[in-house]
Amino acid sequence: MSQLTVYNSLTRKKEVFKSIIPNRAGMYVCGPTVSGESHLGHARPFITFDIIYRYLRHLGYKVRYVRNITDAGHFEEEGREAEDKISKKAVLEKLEPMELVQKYTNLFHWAMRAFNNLDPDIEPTATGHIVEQIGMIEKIIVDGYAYEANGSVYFDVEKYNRDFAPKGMPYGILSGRVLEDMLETTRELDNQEEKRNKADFALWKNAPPEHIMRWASPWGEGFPGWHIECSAMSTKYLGREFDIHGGGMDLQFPHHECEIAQSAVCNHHIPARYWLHNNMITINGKKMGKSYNNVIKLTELFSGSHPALEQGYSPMVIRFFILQTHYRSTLDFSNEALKAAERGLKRLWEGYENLKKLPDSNNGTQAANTDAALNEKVTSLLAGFDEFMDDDFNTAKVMANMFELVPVINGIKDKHIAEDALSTATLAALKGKMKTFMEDIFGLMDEQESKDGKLDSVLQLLITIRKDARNKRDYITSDKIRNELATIGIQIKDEKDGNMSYTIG
RNA sequence: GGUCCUGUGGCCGAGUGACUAGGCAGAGCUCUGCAAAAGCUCGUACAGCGGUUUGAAUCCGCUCGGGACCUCCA
Repeated sequence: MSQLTVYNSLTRKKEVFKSIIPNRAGMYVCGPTVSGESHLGHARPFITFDIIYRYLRHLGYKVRYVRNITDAGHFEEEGREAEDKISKKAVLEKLEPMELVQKYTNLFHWAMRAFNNLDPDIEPTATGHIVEQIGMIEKIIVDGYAYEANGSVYFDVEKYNRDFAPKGMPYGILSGRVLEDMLETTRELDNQEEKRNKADFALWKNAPPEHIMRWASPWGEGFPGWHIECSAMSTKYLGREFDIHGGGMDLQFPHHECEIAQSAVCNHHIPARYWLHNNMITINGKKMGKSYNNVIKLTELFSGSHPALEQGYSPMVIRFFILQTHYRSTLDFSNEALKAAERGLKRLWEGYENLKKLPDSNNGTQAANTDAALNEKVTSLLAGFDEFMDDDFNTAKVMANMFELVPVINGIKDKHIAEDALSTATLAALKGKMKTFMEDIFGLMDEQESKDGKLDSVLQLLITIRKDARNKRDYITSDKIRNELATIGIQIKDEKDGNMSYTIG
């Protein structure tokens, strides 16, 4: 039995995963900012960490998965005037800030469900933890690592680094930056007067009079800086030190770096042992992101209503698409790639459906035709499932093995391969493992419209009529049924034994 | 400018120094009334140049190309 190894951004190498408390794991993943609709790029971390969550559970860990909702606007600090994304948008859309936040939270949850992502165990909101954030800021001030200026509070990065670098927690430990270098880089930043040092970051921001989202604090009315919410909420729900902290690579700096500094002051620990970062989704080689104006929203992606899309792509196709690549590689979006994923998923899922229909045992004709080489091949492909997942969640390699099993399954179904070529035990292992990995770990599911009920009865009737027609060599009628159904999007498949099946969509 | 990543067959992509991942598309064949589906077979790719090595897509150097972060960002 191999051990789970994960690539830790903190140490920049793969390490054996060992949880702080045996058989329990705490995982914090940075969630969405609900000031707008999620796009394809956002889907990646949530699907990636859903797989990680599912796999840890599969390994027997009792996992506490915390994923926050950022519903208190944080600054766009490059702006001349500090502005709050959520407040600004709320004014634009003529909504109460919380109304706006609710709208996009609901939409986010809808998308997560469509992707078949499991719900996190705790999904805390920034606005629900103002008290904790203020408490943490106060502690940082008392310890001397933050200062107040005009109703705002800033973290003193230079002082922090001076004191914590000797303790093995320099500012830049996660992103591999050297503070001195950062201070040297000449970069024009506005709104810097209040900061003692340009590397300092806001813990609390004074709210100008017109600002709608505001809370009372020891420093006047204002709202929290972005980084502090994750520190406050991860500490509250996972403790001073927990196992996994996840998010997109673009959060590594400054967001996660700042979290480490804040938590180090308050908790004397780097908050998480393992820092996992997923890579970006690109489009035409460029990162998909608001600033590049190249995002495809999830609603657009599903429906196909975006100029860059030739068609809509279902949530499962997106999920499959993401799983086909290792999470630390960039993944380039294109219609060709998505269409290939769509067909690939169809083939894989149908193979899996066929597997489920194979009889469990071969009527006691034990070992008559058992093909030793084939059994071995199947067993070894199945063993690869665990091996590859243990190697930093290499879903792409698991997927490749699954695809290698498909011809075996279809071969048995179509009788190219003897029914009893696989031993009862191997077949059982195949069925069990495929179910576990396809459904429980990869979270794939059937998106076809229900085969139950009246639609199925109607289709079975059409199939019966078509069979009769074929038996009578009335190919005009049989082809008409097949072709008309195809137009509607229902595919009739003639099978070896004269049976017919159908797939929708 | 600083730090780092990356360049694989028509396309997408995995790759731990020797054992030619996988998917999509394409070609041929089998099955089939026809078609689809399915099965079988086929394509020997690793940006370029040099080096290390018995052996390099994989390690090192240089060149060229692409990208990320350094500012909000998944």
